[in-house]
Amino acid sequence: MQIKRKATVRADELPDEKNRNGKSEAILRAAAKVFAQSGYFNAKVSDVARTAGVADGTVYLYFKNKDDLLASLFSWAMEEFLTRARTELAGIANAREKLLSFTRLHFSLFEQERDIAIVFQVELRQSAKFMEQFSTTYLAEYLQMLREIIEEGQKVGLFRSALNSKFVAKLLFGLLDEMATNWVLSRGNHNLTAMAEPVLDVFFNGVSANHA
Amino acid sequence: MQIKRKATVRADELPDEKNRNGKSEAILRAAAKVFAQSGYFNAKVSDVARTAGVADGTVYLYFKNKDDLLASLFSWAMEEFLTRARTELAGIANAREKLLSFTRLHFSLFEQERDIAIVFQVELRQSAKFMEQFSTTYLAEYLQMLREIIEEGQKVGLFRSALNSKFVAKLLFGLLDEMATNWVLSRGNHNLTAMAEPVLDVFFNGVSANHA
Amino acid sequence: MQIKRKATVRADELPDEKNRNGKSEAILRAAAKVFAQSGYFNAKVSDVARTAGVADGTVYLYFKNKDDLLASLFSWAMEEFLTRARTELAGIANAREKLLSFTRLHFSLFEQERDIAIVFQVELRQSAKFMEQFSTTYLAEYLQMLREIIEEGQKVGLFRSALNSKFVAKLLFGLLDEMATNWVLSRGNHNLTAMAEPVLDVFFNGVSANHA
Amino acid sequence: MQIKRKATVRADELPDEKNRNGKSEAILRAAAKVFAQSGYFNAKVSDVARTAGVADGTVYLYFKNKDDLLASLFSWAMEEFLTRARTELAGIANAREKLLSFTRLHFSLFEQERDIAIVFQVELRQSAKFMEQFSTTYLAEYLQMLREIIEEGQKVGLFRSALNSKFVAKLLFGLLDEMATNWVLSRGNHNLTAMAEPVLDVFFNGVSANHA
DNA sequence: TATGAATGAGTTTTCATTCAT
DNA sequence: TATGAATGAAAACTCATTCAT
Repeated sequence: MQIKRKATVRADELPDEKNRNGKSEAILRAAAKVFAQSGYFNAKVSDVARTAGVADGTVYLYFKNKDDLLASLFSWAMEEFLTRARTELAGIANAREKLLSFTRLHFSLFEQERDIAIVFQVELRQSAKFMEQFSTTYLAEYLQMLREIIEEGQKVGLFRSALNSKFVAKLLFGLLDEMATNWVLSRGNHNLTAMAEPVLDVFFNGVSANHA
Repeated sequence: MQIKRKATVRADELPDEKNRNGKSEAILRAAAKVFAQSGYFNAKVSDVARTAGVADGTVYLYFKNKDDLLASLFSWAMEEFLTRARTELAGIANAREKLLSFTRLHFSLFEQERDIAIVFQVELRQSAKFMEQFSTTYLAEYLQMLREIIEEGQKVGLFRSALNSKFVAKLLFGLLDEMATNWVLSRGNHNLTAMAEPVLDVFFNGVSANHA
Repeated sequence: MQIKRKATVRADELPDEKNRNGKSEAILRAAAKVFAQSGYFNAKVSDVARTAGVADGTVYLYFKNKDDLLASLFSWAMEEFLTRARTELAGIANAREKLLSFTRLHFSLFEQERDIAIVFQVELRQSAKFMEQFSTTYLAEYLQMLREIIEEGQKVGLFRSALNSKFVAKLLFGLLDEMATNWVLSRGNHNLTAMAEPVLDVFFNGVSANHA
Repeated sequence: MQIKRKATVRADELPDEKNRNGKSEAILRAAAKVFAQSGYFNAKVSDVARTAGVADGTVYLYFKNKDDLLASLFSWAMEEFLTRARTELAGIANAREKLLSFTRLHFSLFEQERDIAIVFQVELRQSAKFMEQFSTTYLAEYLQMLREIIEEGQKVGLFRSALNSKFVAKLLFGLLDEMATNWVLSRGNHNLTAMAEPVLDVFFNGVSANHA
C-alpha cells in the first residue's frame, strides 16, 4: 500500500476561511464510519462519498486516493490525541498520575469516537507496509511520550530503574492496545475508560502476591 | 468477510491414505508465504497456487475459497500450538514456570515460522468480522489455558487473588501479542524468545520500585 | 467525435471591442501547446486553462467543448495560412515559382509554430470522423489552391497536361504532408523549409534518369 | 502511450497446437474492426471483446492492455506485409517493376482489409509517442526496402543518382501514404490498387512537361 | 483428482462540464 | 465575463471462481 499525499494542499490544512465548509473533515468522518463498518478493503469509495453527502469525485478533490483516506484519518486522529495529551499532562507532576491520565485520555477518546477506535484497532493493522510506515512516525511519538514519563518515574524512584524504559513503554502500549482491541471486538458493551485503573494497577504492581 | 467451510471434508482432515501427498498442507504453507508477503487482500489465489506448485483450480479442491484459506491457516496453526502447549505444560507443576514455558513456546513457534507469525499478527487483523469470528473459538481456548494457570497460581498464593483471572489472562495475552507484533514489524532482527523472561518479569512484579 | 460550434458567437469572431483582451486566441495557443505535448485525448481542459492563465470555466465561455477547441484551432490556423498564401501568390506569375512559394510558406509557418505543426500532423489525425469533417472544408480549399496553380501551369505548358489536376494536387499535398510529419516526428532537428526545393525538384522532374 | 508487451508469450506466437483456436487473431481482427469504426480512444475494450465473441477479461489473457492491442495489430499486419513483399520482390529484376509491385501489394492488402487500412492510416497517427516508437522499427524496415530498390535503380542508371536514396524513399512513402489516407477517408469508393500506376508515373517522371 | 483457459462482476479513478457566486 | 468547486458518468482492468477436459 503506497501512501502518497495529494500534491496540492488538502482543505483540512487550509486556513479556516478556505475550509469553512469542513468538507475534508466530513469526508474523513464518513470514511471512519464506512471503514469501521465494512473494513477498509471491502469499503467502497462511493460509500464514503454518499455517507459524507458529496459526489464520488469530490473525495478525490480532498484526498489523493483511497489509501490516502486511511492515512489521513490516522494522522488526523493521532495529531488530535497527541496535542490533547501534551496539554493534559503538562499540569500533572506525578509520573503514576501522568500514566493514568494518559491512559484515560486514550480510552475515553476511543469511547467517544467508536468508528475511529475500530479503524485504529482493526483496519489499520491490515498491511505490514502500512504499519511499518506509520510506526515510524506518530506511533513513535506516542511511545516517546510514554517513555519520557517512565524515565521520569525511574528518576524519582517510582519505577524500577533496572528496566529498559523503551521496553517498558512498549509493554504498556501493548497492554493498552490489547484492552482497546478487546473493547472494540466485544462490541463495546463494557466501559473501557474504567479499565484504565485496573490495567495500570497490574502494570505498576504485577500479578505476584509475594511482595504485597 | 464470510467464512464458510467447504461442505466436503478437507483433505487435511482426511485419513492418511487420502492425504498422503500432503497437498492441503502444501497449499496452506504457500498461502502463509504469499499472504505474509503481499497481505491477504493483495494476495492472489493464483500466486498461492503457483507457490504451492499446483494449478489454480486445485486450490478449490481443498479449500472453499480464499477466505477459507486464511481461516484454515489460522485453525491449523492454532491446533498445532494448543496441542503442543497442553503436552508441554502437563509436565510442569509451578504456575510461574508454566506461564514462562507457554510464552516461550508461543514465541519460539513464531520464530520458527515467520510467515505464520506475520499472518497472525498482521493479516488476521484486517477485518473486525473475521476477528470476532475467531476470537470466539481458538482464541478463547488460548485465553482459557492462560486463565487456568493463573487461577492455579492464585490458589497456591503465587498471584494476587484479588485480580480477576479472565482480566489478567487478557492482559498477559496483550503483552505477548504486542511483543510478537513488534517483532514482526521490526523485521525480526531481534530474538523474540529471549524476550519471554523480561516480559514475564514485569508481568509478575510490575514496574513499581516501592515493593522491591 | 461530434463537432458542434457553440451557438453563441465565439469571441474571436466578435468585433474588436469585445475581443480586445484576445482571450480566445490565448486559449487556442494554450490548447495547441497542451495538445502538442500530451496528445489531444490525454490533454486535460484544465491544463489548457492553466496554460492560458484562465479558470477552467472560462474556456467554456469561448468554446463549446474540448472538441471545439481542436476544431477552432484548425480553422484559425488554416484561415491564417490560406489568407497569407493568397496574398503572397498574387504577386507571382510563374506556376513553378508559385508552388515553391506555397510550399515554403507552408513549411516556414510550421517551423515558426511547432505546436500547431504537431497538432496538424499528429493530433488532428486521430479520428476518421474528424478528418472527414474537415477534409471537406479547409483542406478542400487548400487542395483547390494547388489545383489552380497546376492547371495554370498546364495551360502554359509547364506541366504535363495529360495528368489530372486534382490527382496531381493530392500527390503534392501528400508529399508536403509527409515531409511535415517526418519533420515533426524527427523532433524538428532538421530544417524543414530548406526541404521545399528538393521536394519540388522531384515533384517536377521525377526520379527517372532517362530524360535528364 | 506506453506500449508494453505482455511478459508471457502471446498465443499468436505460440506453436500452432496451442493457438489452435486462434483466439488471439480473432481478438486482433475484432480490435481492427472496432478501432476502425469508433476510433482508438473512443473504442471500448468491451466492444472489442464482444465483437471477438469472448469475455472482457479474455482480451487481457492475450494482450497486456488496450495499447498493446493497437501495437500488436500494427506488428501483426506489418510482419504480414513485409514477408509477402520480400517474397514477391525476389522474383522481379527491374527496379521500376519492383516499386510498382511493392505499391500494388501495399494497396491491394489495404483494399482486402479495409479495417486494418483505417487503423494504419488514421488511428495509428494519434500519438506522437506511438508513432515515434514504431517509426523506429517496422516503418524503418519498410523504408529500407524502398531505399534498396531505389539504390538498385540508381546503380543501373534507371533513377537519378544525384538524389539521396533515403530522401527519395521517404518521398515515395509519403505519396503512397497519402493515397492510402485519401482512399480511406473517401470511404473507399474508388479503386486504390488502380492508382499504383499513375502515382508511380508521376514519381518516375515528375509533372514537368519540358523533358517529355 | 488435477488442470488452466475463460469468465464477468465489481471498483477506483479521471476529467469534461456545469453553475452558483 | 470570470471563477473553480463540485459533479457523476464512464471504462480499463483485475482476479476469484468455475468447469470442460
